[in-house]
This record gives sequence, structure tokens and C-alpha cells, in this order.
Amino acid sequence: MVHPRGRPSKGRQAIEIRRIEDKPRRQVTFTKRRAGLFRKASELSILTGTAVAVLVFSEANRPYALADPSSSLVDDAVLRSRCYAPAPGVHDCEPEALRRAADEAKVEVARLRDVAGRRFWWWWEATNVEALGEAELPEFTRVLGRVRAAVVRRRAL
Amino acid sequence: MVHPRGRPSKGRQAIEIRRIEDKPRRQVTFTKRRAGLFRKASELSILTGTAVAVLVFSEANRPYALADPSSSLVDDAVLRSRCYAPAPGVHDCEPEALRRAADEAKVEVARLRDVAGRRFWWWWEATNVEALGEAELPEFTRVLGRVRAAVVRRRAL
DNA sequence: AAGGCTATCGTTAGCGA
DNA sequence: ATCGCTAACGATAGCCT
Repeated sequence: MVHPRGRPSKGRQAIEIRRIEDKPRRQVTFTKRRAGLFRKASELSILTGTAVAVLVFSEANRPYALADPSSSLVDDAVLRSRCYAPAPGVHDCEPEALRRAADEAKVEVARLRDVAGRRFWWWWEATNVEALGEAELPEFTRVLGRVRAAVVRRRAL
Repeated sequence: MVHPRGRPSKGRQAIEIRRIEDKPRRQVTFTKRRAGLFRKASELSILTGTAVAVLVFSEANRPYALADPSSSLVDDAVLRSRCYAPAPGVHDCEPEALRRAADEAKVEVARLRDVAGRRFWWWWEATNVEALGEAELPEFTRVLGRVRAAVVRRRAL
């Protein structure tokens, strides 16, 4: 679609890296850049074979987390022990299987996705922040510890 | 500097998002993209006023972590309670003060930096991975929990 | 508010010092 | 290893639907 006068769009404009005061703009930027950050994290992990985790809290205090359960360095036993995406049905990325797994784990999951089009990532958006506070965040940090422990064990062999 | 024949450089070339088998190239990519990921995380936090944390383990199993103790949403008391960058001397980014703080905290810190040229970020690269395993990683995850708790408290007021 | 578009801006792969 | 450089590639701000 061509704009009536001249160019179809001004395209991207440079912005200062400081808090965006306009709330709608801030929200849109949060959504877009969070997706970009997750993609960058997944690419880093895939390209270099390393374990990467990202944790973001929105202004509404909703947690968004990304971790990689299928890094080539990570012990399979660790993957099976994590609670949010039970092993069967995870790596084939079937949306329905993932949804069922989330239901069984009694976790409210807004979406489960394939990131970067290649691997499944352990990723959640919880809709109920109060429930998360006491349960899921500690579990997330515990999983990070397990991932690292698996790396250490594998390297010790 | 102009290349003898033709262009000074081929410039960036597209690469597939899959493990880089050549080890030197993989290491360089790890360094460059990790820096990019950290910068993106800091920009997201500054632009949208949100709490962001990133954790990466290198192939050599060295942890690299980024968290933002000076997010506008984070309670000052939380900042003072974290162990890696005691409050005095942190926000003015004096390299020597930061170095002393790290020494006092008995943490091996390779570098302490200002990221994105604007704020101090709680950031470390530890040189002794074995020592980190049992002490610093749990502390890092505990700090994440505190950051979130502070956000919850502030929003409840 | 959530997607699609595009021009523009930002990132980085490959080289060389 | 790390740094600077550059062109090419990729991300995204502003618009529109």
C-alpha cells in the first residue's frame, strides 16, 4: 500500500535509549523488543552450543522466561526433570501436545512456541502472576541450577 | 584501509542458525553476540522500565550474568542487599570503587562495566567457575527473586 | 490491541593489524 | 586473544489496517 503523498512509510526512526513515556508506544516496544531479545538468545545458544536463560518482568509484573532445554550440552535427565514441558511431545512441537503437557503440569500457559523455527524452547507466559510468585519462579531458578550442574557433570567425564 | 583488489571488505555475510563447527569462529561469535544480547537486554529494560535478567554459560562453563539493579521499578533496599556491588560507589561507575567493592565481596570479578553508557548494571564475569558453582549462582537467582519481590511490593502500595 | 508493511537504523561476519 | 573496519544483513519505529 503506497501512501497518498510520497513514500509508503517513514520507516524506522532512531530513538534515544531512555524510558518511553507514552504508554501505548512503551507497550508495543516491550512486545517487539522482547521477541527480538528471545530470538537473539536462542540464536546465541544454537550458534555456540551454550546454555542461555532470559527472564523479563513486564510492567504488569508478568514474567516472561526463556531457557533452552535442548542445548547440545544439556543432560537429557535434566530435561525430563523440569516440570513445565514434560519430555514426550516436546521436541516435535505439536501445539496440542504442548498444551496438554502444560495442563497436566497445572501451569497456566498462554503460549508454547518454537523459537527461531528450529528447536523447542522451554518458554512460558503465565497469566496468573500471584500463583507464579511462590511456585514457578523458584522452579525456574532451580532449573537453571540443574542445567549448569549437568554441564559440569558432562565436562567432568 | 582499502583492500588491494576491489572492496575493502566483503561485509557481513548471512549465516545459517546452526552450531558453528569451527572453534575459533564459534568463540568470536560467542563474544560478539553475547555483548549484543546484553546490550539489547539493557535497552529493553531502560526503554520500558522493566526488570530484565540474562544468564549465559560459555562452552568453558564460565557464567556471564546481567541484571539491572537500578530499574526504576526496583526498591532501593533490594539493591543495597545484593552482595556483588555494594551501594556506595556503584552508581557513579568509578572503576576503582567498583573494583574495591568486588574485592570486599570476595568475588573474583574480571570486569565491571557500564552498559549502554547510561546506567550501572549488576554484571559479572567470574574467572573461577568451581568457586561460583556453590556460591554465586544461587546468590544470583536469589537476587532475581528479590528484584521481583520488590516489584510486587511497590505495586501493592 | 494485535499483525503487516517498509524505510531506516543497528548489528555483525569476515578480514586485517 | 582482541581490536577496528566495512558492507551486508537483520531488527524495528512509525504507520496503517
